[in-house]
Amino acid sequence: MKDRAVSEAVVRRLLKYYRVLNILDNKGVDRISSGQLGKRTGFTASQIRQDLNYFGGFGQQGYGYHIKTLKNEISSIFGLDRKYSMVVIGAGNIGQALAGYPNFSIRGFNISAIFDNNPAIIGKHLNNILVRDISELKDFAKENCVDIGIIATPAGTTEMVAAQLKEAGIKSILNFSPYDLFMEGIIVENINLIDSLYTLGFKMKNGNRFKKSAESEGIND
Amino acid sequence: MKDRAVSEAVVRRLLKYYRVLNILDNKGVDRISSGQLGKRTGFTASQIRQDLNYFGGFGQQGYGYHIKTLKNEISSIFGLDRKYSMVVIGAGNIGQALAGYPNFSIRGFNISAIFDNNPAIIGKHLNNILVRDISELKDFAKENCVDIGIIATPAGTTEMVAAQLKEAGIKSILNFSPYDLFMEGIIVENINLIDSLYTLGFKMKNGNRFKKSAESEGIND
DNA sequence: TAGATTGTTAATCGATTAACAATC
DNA sequence: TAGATTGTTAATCGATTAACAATC
Repeated sequence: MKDRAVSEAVVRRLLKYYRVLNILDNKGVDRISSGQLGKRTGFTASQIRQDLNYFGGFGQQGYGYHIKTLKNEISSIFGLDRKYSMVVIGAGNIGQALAGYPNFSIRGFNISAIFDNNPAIIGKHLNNILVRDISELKDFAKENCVDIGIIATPAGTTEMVAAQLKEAGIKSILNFSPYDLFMEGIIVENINLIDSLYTLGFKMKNGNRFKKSAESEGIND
Repeated sequence: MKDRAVSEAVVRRLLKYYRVLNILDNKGVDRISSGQLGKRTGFTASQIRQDLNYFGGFGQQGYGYHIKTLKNEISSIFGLDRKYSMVVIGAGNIGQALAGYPNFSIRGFNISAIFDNNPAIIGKHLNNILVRDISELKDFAKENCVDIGIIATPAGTTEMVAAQLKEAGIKSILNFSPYDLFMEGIIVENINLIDSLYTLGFKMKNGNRFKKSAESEGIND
């Protein structure tokens, strides 16, 4: 039951469950059944039970799931019960936007520094975060136990920047360049905005041919 | 063979094929087999032939695929042989970054206006794009045949903004808020940065348990 | 022609759904 | 206890891979 490998799909669904659990918990709701959670998220009750049982039996027959408990279990599975230190590489448009984006630090993902190679901006602050010289990356990462590097540099620099992040001992990368990055020995999430626009283009032209995935009755409120 | 519904996975793979084809075309390469394309993208030759045959028989036995032809076919499938007009809602950090992001307009996705409700910023220009009052959205969208609305507003406004975009006759939405949007009658792509960070968290903690998907030997250069 | 490689059908694999005994 | 709902196994469905005749 436990310790089986899980797919990307399972991970994404767990995050949806987690979001619903938080909303309900904030509303003071105590318990939920897989059926109710299914209605909220658009997945089947059966799939939800399967997903949760990759990690453990968090429910109780006849009762369902205790929301606070399940929330904490998922939180712990994802490692959300701690803080993460991040650095942004590239103090351009995207780097600046991320520095000012409040939703990261709220959730414990803090940007501790921004790095660039442009002397005109090095030494300045963006939203109280110092812009440092890229040459200081390695020392800074070691001293500050940086977990995540965010790549927000112009096209053509991605591989080189990724190599520097790996060299600095950073464990994972959030990559915003429209270049699909794969690198041995470091975890990568690619956020490819161009692909997202192209996908919209596809759906606008081929809407009818597209296999819809689960749609909830609204998991937010 | 044709007209079958395709899954999100197929769409994402087609985009990878398209990227490789562009690179090879720029290098002056004429033809490629499904086997070679497989090596470049990390998918099996069989899967590539299956994917392409959802849309038509673009290859030739004994030869493979003519790169320019296949590139144009995919381009046409995705509707990339035309320009798109986009508006950004929200002139905050993300909105500003998008306005200055060169990779959209290069590929024919142009931001024609930014909308906000803050009088302090309405009337200003961001990267030569005028910030307009949100109340002008509907008229502007109709007059300028806006295709895509990008939501870059603070948390809590997403549903309302999406409704306004739909009301303005806009066909699709790129949503940057950490709120999963579903809305009848309008196409939505959610870019959930929080989910991406959480997924990194999961992989850092459970790396070994994660089912890896196809990794190429490097599709870029 | 012979070799290569497609398009397509059949086989396999994995993921989702259904069923149900266990039990709170 | 009776009803509800889990955890888990079995059945189904869909997607990926393999095989191969067609043919350039």
